[in-house]
This record gives sequence, C-alpha cells and structure tokens, in this order.
Amino acid sequence: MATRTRRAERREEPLSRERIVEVAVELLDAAGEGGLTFRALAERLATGPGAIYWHVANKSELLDAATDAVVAGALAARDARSPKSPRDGIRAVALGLYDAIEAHPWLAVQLATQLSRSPWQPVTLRIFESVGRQVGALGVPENSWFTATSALLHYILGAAGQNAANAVSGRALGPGSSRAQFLDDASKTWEALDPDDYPFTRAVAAQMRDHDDREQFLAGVALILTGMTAPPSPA
Amino acid sequence: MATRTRRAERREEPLSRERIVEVAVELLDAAGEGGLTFRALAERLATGPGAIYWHVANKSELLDAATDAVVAGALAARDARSPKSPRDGIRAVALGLYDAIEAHPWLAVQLATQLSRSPWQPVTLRIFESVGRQVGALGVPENSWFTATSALLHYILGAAGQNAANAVSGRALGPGSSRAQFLDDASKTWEALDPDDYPFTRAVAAQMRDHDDREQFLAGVALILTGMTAPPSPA
DNA sequence: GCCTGATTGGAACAACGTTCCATCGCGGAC
DNA sequence: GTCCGCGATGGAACGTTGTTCCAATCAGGC
Repeated sequence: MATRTRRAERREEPLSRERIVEVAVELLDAAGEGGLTFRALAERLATGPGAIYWHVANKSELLDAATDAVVAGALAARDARSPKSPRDGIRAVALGLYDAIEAHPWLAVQLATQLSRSPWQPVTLRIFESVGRQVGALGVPENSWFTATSALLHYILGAAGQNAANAVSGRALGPGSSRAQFLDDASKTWEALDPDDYPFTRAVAAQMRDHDDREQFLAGVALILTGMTAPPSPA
Repeated sequence: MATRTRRAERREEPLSRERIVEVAVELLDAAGEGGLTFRALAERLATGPGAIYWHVANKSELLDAATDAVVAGALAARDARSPKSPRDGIRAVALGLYDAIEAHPWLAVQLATQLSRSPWQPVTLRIFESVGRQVGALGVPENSWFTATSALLHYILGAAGQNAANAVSGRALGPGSSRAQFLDDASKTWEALDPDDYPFTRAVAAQMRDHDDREQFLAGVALILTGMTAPPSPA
C-alpha cells in the first residue's frame, strides 16, 4: 500500500512462465485435473486471467509445461545418483517416475494423454531417453532396443498410474491403516464376481489383497527385464 | 408433419440408453474427445439436452458407457474364435484391443483415464479378465499371475495407444504413402537431437523409421511373454 | 374420458477457456 | 528532464460447455 495508483499496484515479483507453471502444479496437486482454472490461477497470482495468456498460449500448453516440469524434476533427481549396474539404473528411473506419479496423481492421465495425442513430445522423449539409455547399457541386442524400451516405458507409466490411483483412493477414505481396508474391500468385491464370467479375477483376488504396491511394481519391471535379456522365446 | 402438435411430434424411435451411447461413439469417432457434446448429441438425436439426462447421469458416465460398449465389442469379437494355444489367445486379445484403439483413437486416453482415476471399473476388469485367462492358461506360476497380467495389460494399452496416435497423425497428413513420409520426418528429427542429451534416441532413430506398427507391437507382446515364462532373472 | 407417472425438450444458469482492449510502467531518444 | 513506445497487465466481455429446471407431452390403467 506504499504508492497509490488507479489500478492495483504492480506486483513486486513479476509474472513469469516459471511462476505460473509452479502455481499450476500446486493447483493440480490440490484439486486434480479440474482444479486448474485460469481464474483460480489468476487469483492465486493476484492478477487477471488475461495476463496469463501473455506467458502461456493456452491451457493445453500450460498442462504440457506443468507435466514437463514435474517429470524433468523427477528424472533429474534420479540421474544425480550414478547407479552401480544398469539394472539398478532402470529401477531408479522407474521408481523416480513411480514416486512422481504418486505425488502428482494427475501426471498419469496427463502423460497418457500426451503419449497418445502426439507421441514424442519433449516430455515423452525425455523419459524414453532416460529409460532407453539404461536398456542399452544392459546389453540388450541393439535391434530390439526400441521394442524393449517401449515395453518398459509403457509398463512403468501404466502400472505407476494405476498404483497411484489405488494410493489416492486409500488416502481418501482416511489416514493410516485404511489402505488395508481398501484392499480388503476390493478383494472381497472380486471374490463376489460371477464365477463363470470372472474365474481369473476371482483367482487372483487374494494376491491382490496381500500385495505391496512398490514390490509389485518392481516385480513387473523385473519381469520385463527378464524378457529383454533372455533369448527370444521359442515361437 | 402428419399430426400437428404444439411441440415437435414425438420421435418414432424412442430415446434409449443404447441409442445415446451409439451416437456418442459416432461423435467421438468423428471429432475426437471434444466432439462429444450434449448439444451435438441432442441435435443428432433430434431432441434437447435435457432429455438425455433422463437416461444418462452425466458426461463422465456417458464416456464410460461408450468405452465399455466399444471394448466389450472388441473383446467379444476375439472371444468367439477359440485359439489354438494360449500364446495365440494372448495375441488375439492384444490385437483386438490394438484394432479397437486404432479404430477409435479416443479409446486410448479414455482407458488410461479410467485406469488411473479408479481402476477396476467394469471395463478395466473385463480386459484384465480377458488377458489374465490366457496368462493362466500359459502355465505361468500362479503366484505371478497378477504381476504378469498387469505387465501385459499396461503394455498393450500403452503401446496400442501410441501406435494409434502415429497412425492418426499419418492419416491426417494425407492418404497412402504419407505414412512413410511421416516416419521419415520423425526419424530425421530424432537424428538431429543433441548427441550429448539424446544418444539413445538418436541410436534408434533408424529402427523407428523402418518399423512396422503391428509387427513392433507384437514383438513387444512376445518380449513380455518371454519374461513371464522364463525362470525369474538372476538378480 | 380423465389422471397419473414416466418421459421429453427447450430455456436458463454457472463456470469455463479465450479474446479484447484500456491501461500501466520502465527504458531509451531527444 | 521530458516524452514516447512497447512489453506487460488485468478486468470485462464473448461464446460454449455441462448441468438443472420445469412446463409440456404421451401412454396406459381406471
């Protein structure tokens, strides 16, 4: 309130693309996909919706930027540690993405959308490269690098996204041990399915109750690693 | 114009949930995610937006129903043929979903969204069961059914979605051989990346130019099958 | 022949993404 | 020191969306 002007006084910290993206991530974290609104964004930044458009072309670019920022952070955090073996490297990248998705559940949908709307955007490429480098180091024959990396990548994103959903659902019901309750309920639902239509799902209901998310996730990664390094299957 | 009433005369074919979902799928196919609008839907059905809400709770339920209808159709088409071997069965299910996603590109995002918003909805369960049944028949040890099926499922959905995006991009540029052009461009883009930041991506650029979508997709499936049937990796 | 409840469809509302434009403030030209 | 120009701002306004509301309609039992 130092100087009085006809308009609201100018912000001390000027608007910037980074600041906008930062707040966008906060909004997404707080209220999910639908929580990111140009009006909410403007309010948090103490400005009007119009000002934001000077720094960002539209909402979809903003979402991309938010995704990029979070993913870059997650991958950089893992790249810092130099892994002992390529296997550890892959596990590190996978868990990095897993944690990022768990911390920012909207990431899963966003990455999937971006992947299937126009693959090989900056974000996707970054992840692809990060995973692929470790795959190469693992001694996988070069002619199956593309296939192997794709398989790993899709598993990581899909499984992480799904586990994140489980985690969030669990959290929503209450803190602490409610996760067990949640898994138990889901498991019971599976067991109550029609035996003719869902024999398999019923059979794994117990497995699903007792599983540990992270362990399960890493088991999947290990399974794919086995597939990449084993000699091609006899068929 | 047979009978004159103050309102428009009543439809000959009454509104029904199935009819609404059917038209919804048409709209999604024609114009993608954003093409599905309650107003567009109402116009095609020669009614008002309000009437639709008598049969469908809201847009998200409508999207779920559309997804469910398409997926159920795709899986049923494949289930009809009884495969010779579990491997063939898995390939059949995978290709069924692959084709469905290619025919309805919006499916990829929709399935991913549903999977990571609340997993184990009817649609997801249907796919899980369909894939899992074949996994069980393959002789995979029961204690890794859940992991193996998840890995396969996530790969199928992710890879199919991405390939569908490629196909659509290729189609958008023009018919026929423009696909080669598209792949060539993408490949050149990769080769032009910074050698320090993207060594791996540059290395597979050539592979990516020459690959066949379907073949590549099946190679990924085969890789995961190898991983599920091989003895656990030594690590 | 009405009367009741299921169904219809058009109008209205709030919220959204986006555009527009009057306004501001800083930095260089004079 | 003054002025001007342009990057930047923010509030108002527009069109479209999902959704709600309700008067109007139909079909079938009484």
